Amino acid sequence: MNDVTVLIVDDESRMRKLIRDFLMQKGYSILEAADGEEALKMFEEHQNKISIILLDVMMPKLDGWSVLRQIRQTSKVPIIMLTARGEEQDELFGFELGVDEYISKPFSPKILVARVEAILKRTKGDEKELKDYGGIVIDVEGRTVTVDGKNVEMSLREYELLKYLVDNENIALSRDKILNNVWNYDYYGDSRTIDSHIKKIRHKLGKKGKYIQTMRGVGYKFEVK
Amino acid sequence: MNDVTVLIVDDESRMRKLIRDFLMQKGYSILEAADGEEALKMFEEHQNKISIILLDVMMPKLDGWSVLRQIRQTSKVPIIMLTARGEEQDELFGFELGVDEYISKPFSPKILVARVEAILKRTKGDEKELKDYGGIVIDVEGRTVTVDGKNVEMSLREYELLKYLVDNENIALSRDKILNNVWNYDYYGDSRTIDSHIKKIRHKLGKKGKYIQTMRGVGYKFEVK
DNA sequence: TCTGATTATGACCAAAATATGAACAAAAAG
DNA sequence: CTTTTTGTTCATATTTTGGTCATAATCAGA
Repeated sequence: MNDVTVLIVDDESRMRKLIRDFLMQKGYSILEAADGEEALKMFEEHQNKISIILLDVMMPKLDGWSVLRQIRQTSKVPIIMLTARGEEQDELFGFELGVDEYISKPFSPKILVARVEAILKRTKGDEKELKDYGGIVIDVEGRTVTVDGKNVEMSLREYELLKYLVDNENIALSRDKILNNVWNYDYYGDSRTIDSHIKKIRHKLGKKGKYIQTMRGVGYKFEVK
Repeated sequence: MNDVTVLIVDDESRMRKLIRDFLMQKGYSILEAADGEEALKMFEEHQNKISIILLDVMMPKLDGWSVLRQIRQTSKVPIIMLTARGEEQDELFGFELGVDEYISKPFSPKILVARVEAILKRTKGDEKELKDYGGIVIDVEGRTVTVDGKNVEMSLREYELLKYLVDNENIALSRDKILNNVWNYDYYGDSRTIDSHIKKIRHKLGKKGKYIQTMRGVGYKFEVK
């Protein structure tokens, strides 16, 4: 429930303002982009905190479909497309690409808010309070980790790194990806920093530290086995 | 994973038939109910196999909203409401109650199918992408290889070389091509290097190592046979 | 069958990547 | 301001690897 960020992508500043005002009133944080390119840049930078994207279809430089496609290559973030009164053609096109919802302009702000909330509820719904990875239990809300029932203290970085790994269970993550997602995208530190944290986490996880596998030449992977 | 059952609730048999025909054509199983009461009965009986519900709003006996409310007390099954061209009032009302989607009558069957599939995709957990080459299974995300179900450890080069070979299944690859694609362009090493890695891979693949064929004077080819 | 060319194989080692411990710096807490 | 915790860097140890080389096996053509 806390701090939901919405990325609004529309070339008309009037439209952005309208949406922004309503959503801010509802307590959401807002990011804005005025065209497709900006949107992609925005998304890369703030990927971790963006909960949902409102995406206009008609834009200069890079249209909504292109943006959608690009984002879908790496992310499943909910996306609502803002369209002129829809042609069926477009809708079909979009659903295949992974559009979550359509809203036709002009729309009432209430509808907008309702749909945003419905989608957020839906997406949030399927992540339970507690996630159990073979005995490593993470309470996302409480930001706590227990291993075989025993509480384990994790520092901020350790928690975030572990979280990132388990969120991508069974997926080999490159060092780059890890840096970009757990650290700031512009972090230029020592490449041994990750190792160092991995070491600490493994140690804290005890036996289950081996769930974090090193993928030589690539990075790390979390896998329960 | 397959065998998705859709419950269609509408009092007009003509409408049910229309929807049924389209969805069956797409391979879905269908259950039908002609009014709200029947719908609830149906749902109770078949709750475990129903993946999604298409629910008409206007019905005799018990209308769609009532059905929705009742079902939501015990279940989160995705529900698409079928409405007459919508008044905003209704939509808002429904989102609060947990409607996943609206479709306004009249609608095209294509839109219907697209939305059903979109929702199912969303609810269903993502299955990972596995490629199977005659018992050699490659999980690209996890960067793992299994042979006849048994995990096989591959080093970076081995994995990349194997991947390159299977990506070009049935195509004879020259040593040059292999070097340029798996190694860096400017690699000027021993020409025996490839052989050496091929050997290791074949060994790790066991019997199935013979899928990697030697093309004398040319290079290698991966072929399942 | 013989022969030169090509590929397979096993052993070896240097280079590369990672693990680790300790020291240091920076931030947060008191 | 001092203490404590956290994050990063660095030097060193350890592990894995990729590549080389020598030798054996295989192949294709004469």
